[in-house]
Amino acid sequence: MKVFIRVMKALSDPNRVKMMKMLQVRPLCVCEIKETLGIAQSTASKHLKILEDAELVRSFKDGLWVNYSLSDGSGSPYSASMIGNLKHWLDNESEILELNQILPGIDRHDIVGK
Amino acid sequence: MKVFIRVMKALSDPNRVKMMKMLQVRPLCVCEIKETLGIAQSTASKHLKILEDAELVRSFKDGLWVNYSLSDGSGSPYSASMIGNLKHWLDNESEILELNQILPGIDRHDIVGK
DNA sequence: TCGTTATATTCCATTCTAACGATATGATGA
DNA sequence: TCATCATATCGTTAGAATGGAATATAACGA
Repeated sequence: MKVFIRVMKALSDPNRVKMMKMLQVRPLCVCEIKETLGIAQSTASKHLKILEDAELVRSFKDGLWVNYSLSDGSGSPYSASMIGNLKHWLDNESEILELNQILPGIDRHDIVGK
Repeated sequence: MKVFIRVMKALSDPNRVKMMKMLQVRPLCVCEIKETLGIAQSTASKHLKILEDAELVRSFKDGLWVNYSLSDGSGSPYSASMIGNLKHWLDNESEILELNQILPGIDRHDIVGK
């Protein structure tokens, strides 16, 4: 039950759902995610930790950057199912369409400040 | 997005998930649910409203009683999917097994006072 | 109409969540 | 070794969620 609740809670926040949809496009570092969503770096990092604890995303380091990508779903049937469903859910929502417009213009090398 | 979040939030609470699993067995009134879960009547009523707002359950009156049952899923693809998945999820969790033991002995006519 | 019963709603206290800024950690390159 | 950059963690605060007791509402029967 705890595992299921953890997945549901992870997907109960708009910013985290947006992150899942962004990661369907391509793996992203924290700074690209915070930039696209317009949130603080610490906020982005914490959200990603919650998604990772729910086994919805995974991360691997690349030098200074930490790349996040969708999990392969091996963590739990709940995460696997939600990862799969989210691939065809929400695509026509204005908030997601907007992300998909911003995302191509986002590049980690162009991100200025902290 | 709002609809999706509403469904996820509704399923982010253990008591509400337990209610969903109980309603897989049979329709139940509020008093049977509060009795099985050992929670206050107002708490049960409130949780059921949240599930109903997410279109995961529906209710119909039968005299003084209000019977709650699983929704048919026509509300949204998210509720439909989760209702379907929950039918085969969590069955082996101790918390759910326990419910299934208590539930057959619960009868609205035997429930004493508030 | 009045009392009873089941449910919904309100009120309040407590706990959880999300946000940001500030700071700590860890890796890179000079 | 030191400065820098990306990320993680900590501290704090405002708002949301949860729970129960008390009260309001609605339906039934006498």
